[in-house]
Amino acid sequence: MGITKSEKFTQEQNDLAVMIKALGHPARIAIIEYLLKVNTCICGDIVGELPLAQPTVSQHLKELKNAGLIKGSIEGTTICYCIDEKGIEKVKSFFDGVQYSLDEKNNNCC
Amino acid sequence: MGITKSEKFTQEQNDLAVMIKALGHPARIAIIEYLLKVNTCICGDIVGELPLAQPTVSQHLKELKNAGLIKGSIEGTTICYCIDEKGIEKVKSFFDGVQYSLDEKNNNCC
DNA sequence: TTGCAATATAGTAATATTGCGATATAGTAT
DNA sequence: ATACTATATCGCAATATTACTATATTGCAA
Repeated sequence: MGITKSEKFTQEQNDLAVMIKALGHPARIAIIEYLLKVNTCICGDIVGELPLAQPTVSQHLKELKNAGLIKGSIEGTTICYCIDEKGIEKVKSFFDGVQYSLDEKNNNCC
Repeated sequence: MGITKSEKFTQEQNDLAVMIKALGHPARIAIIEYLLKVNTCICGDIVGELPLAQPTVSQHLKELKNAGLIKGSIEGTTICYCIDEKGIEKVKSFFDGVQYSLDEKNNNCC
């Protein structure tokens, strides 16, 4: 079907999945990495940094924005995109929790 | 097209994307959370824990396994699934790096 | 052997994703 | 007003994903 049965899972699981899924594409990872690399977030050259056509990049940016991982504000002709720390924090805390649980129990049975 | 232009990105970006993408579904997050919750990893009841049909769960497990996030070994009639710490560590270190970069620069321009 | 329980695979339908060209929009400059 | 630049949106085609039913496989037990 291609449709996820979101109603069967908790809000938290769904929200987290949306954010994580947004990062599950090399282009979007590249975007995040680029935003981290440049020192200012006033950057109107993301398209030039990626090996994809402009509409495709725009689409990826939109997805990251929808997921709450980046923020974008209009800055004249260009657009200022930057990392949304809150979003990143949410995802990171999930993985921190996973790691913590793993450390708690030594799951060395396999 | 639905096809990702992997050849345009680095190996690292692609590998990471595959792993992260595998976690970008509530069912697969639920599986990971369940594996963390149970104290032993000899668990033949994952299907019963999820609100999805058995083949669907099997498919999700396969995807997590392919991504290197869980391991499964046959244990008679049942199968022992457990978290693959190496895989989790790879994903986690990416987010740790992101956080580190964010802390380095105070990107408060938006 | 036969039957059962647990899991996997095949096949399929519905929907989502990816990527692009064409076009629209908005701001800025001449 | 016109032209240019940057970004977004539309519409499409190709492929991927999700979920299911039906069926296969494997191991164990009676």
